[in-house]
Amino acid sequence: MDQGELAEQIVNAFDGMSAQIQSAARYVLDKPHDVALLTMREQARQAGVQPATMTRLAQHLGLDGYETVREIYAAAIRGGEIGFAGKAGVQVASQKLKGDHALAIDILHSISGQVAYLAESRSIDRLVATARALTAARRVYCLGLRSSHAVAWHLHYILSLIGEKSILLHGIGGTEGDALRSATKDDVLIAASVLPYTRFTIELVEFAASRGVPVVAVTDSEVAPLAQLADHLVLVPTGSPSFFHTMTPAFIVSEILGALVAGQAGDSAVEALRRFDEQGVALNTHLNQRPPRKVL
Amino acid sequence: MDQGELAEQIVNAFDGMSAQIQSAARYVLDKPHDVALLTMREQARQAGVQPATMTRLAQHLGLDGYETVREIYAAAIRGGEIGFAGKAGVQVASQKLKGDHALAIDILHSISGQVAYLAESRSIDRLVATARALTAARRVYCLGLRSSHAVAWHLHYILSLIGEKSILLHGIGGTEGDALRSATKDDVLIAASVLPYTRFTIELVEFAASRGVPVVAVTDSEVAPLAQLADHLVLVPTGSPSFFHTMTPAFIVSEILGALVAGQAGDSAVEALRRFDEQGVALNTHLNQRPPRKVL
DNA sequence: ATCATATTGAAACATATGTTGCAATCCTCG
DNA sequence: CGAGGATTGCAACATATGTTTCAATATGAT
Repeated sequence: MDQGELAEQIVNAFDGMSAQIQSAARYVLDKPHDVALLTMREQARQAGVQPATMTRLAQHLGLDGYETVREIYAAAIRGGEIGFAGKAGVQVASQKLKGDHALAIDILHSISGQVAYLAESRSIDRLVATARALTAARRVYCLGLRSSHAVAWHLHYILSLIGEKSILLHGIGGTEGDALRSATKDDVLIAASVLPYTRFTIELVEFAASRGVPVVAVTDSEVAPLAQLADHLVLVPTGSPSFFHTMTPAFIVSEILGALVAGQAGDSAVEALRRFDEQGVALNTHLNQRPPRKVL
Repeated sequence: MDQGELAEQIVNAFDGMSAQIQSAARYVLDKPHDVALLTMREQARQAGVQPATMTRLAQHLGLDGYETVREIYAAAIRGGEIGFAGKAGVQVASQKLKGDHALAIDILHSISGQVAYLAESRSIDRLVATARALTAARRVYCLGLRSSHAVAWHLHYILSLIGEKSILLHGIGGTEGDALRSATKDDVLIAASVLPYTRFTIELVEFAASRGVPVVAVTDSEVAPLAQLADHLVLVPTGSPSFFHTMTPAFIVSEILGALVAGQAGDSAVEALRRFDEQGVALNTHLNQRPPRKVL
């Protein structure tokens, strides 16, 4: 039995419980983090019930004792089930896995794990190395077609705020690749592509690589077509419970790279942002209204 | 003392430890999840040392005993420090908070919390309600300028895979809003905008709202300009340790909405995907190469 | 109102836990 | 080689933990 099933079982059995046991049950549902991490006696105190009541709750659910409950919750935390959103388990249980809600939570859960993947040493090291390469480059060409378009565009937008060296390879009228003509070994081409790999992306990267332009690849496998052409490789997971692969990790990578390059650029980035603000004011791009105070 | 400091202290003191204590220390650093959740004896077994060695490690660090170590790690888990990426604590500690690495991890940590926010009941309910509205609409107009462009574009792309009813409001030659002319009360305009709010986005939404077109707003506050015009409101956090606000939560929203609408559309979505595949094959859009086997 | 049943509270219980003391062993330096 | 000191393994220890028992109380049906 896993923690989700147990939470669901508690919700189902809730009506048949005595008042004290309901108090204990409510505590377990409300504080999933604490079940495994606090002693039973402490939980009983917080829930306002006798220690024995926690044991009785467990027995009411058909388990040996509360220790079993704690083991189930401990396994969930160690496996990453709880922690991204303790409430999610209850949500799933209390909504009886109703289709849409369950799918949304599944997707978020999956993304949560992918964020954790990006936080691993190896991923971070690669991001930092990549950012250094972008900072050192004379110009940065950003490429991403189809599902990767948002990633490339967003990175280009952030880079454009802190300097003028980013060029987005976008095509209106079939001119996607034209700007690459003037790329040299002092520049960098950063390309995003995940399964199913868009042919034209690969071809453009191959062209650039053959011309000696350093390549940064944001892709989904060590053995993806781009990976073999790349000088720097950033791996992004794309698995999703949905019909559509997720581009969120790649999107996050674009934001992190933007932030790192900004940090490394230092004063020149600050100066560029100042000019950006000036232009915004002059053209009245943004609402001049100060943001209303956030409501709590 | 929090868990991050303790991990750092362990790394610093590591060289001065005896072999057995180093084994224990390595275990603590490698398995932060388990420190608070397994008994000390079990951890000792897994680390291949005597139970007493765990206590000696704690004393070597100037603490009362291993129970104190467990408490520190338990507090970290309950507070959400560990769990998004157990390794992150070590990463920070062992890299001595070196600028770039620390920033990257901060950003990921922040995003992790925002994902949790999206998983809360209220957010999920709003997403599901919004998806229903999109499904029911005759046409969906997607709008997002500047930093919100990637969000709007991505949602449009996903919707375009599963049907033909999505229209992206993009402007080449200053025609961003023209398509809105034919929008009616049977359609939906979904607009993304976060601080600093782009004037033109708000103006287009005001125009549509005045014409009776239902509005979905993806924005950052209950009192944002779009929020007051919207029939459905999806709130996305945007705070970031970086100089640039994050669009990741909004991006995730676009993916979730796409997935939900696809699910609700049912067979028609399947049919649309089939036609999409056909076209892809005919035009040789993607590499026909089957993806190489993943390496482990 | 009364009895049967279920629930609750308090204390006693067995046990697994983290710790400590001590002897055996392994290094290190003269 | 051998003494001094640190390290390690083992077993005993005190204790806090989860559980159980039992009496007191509340609840509900007749």
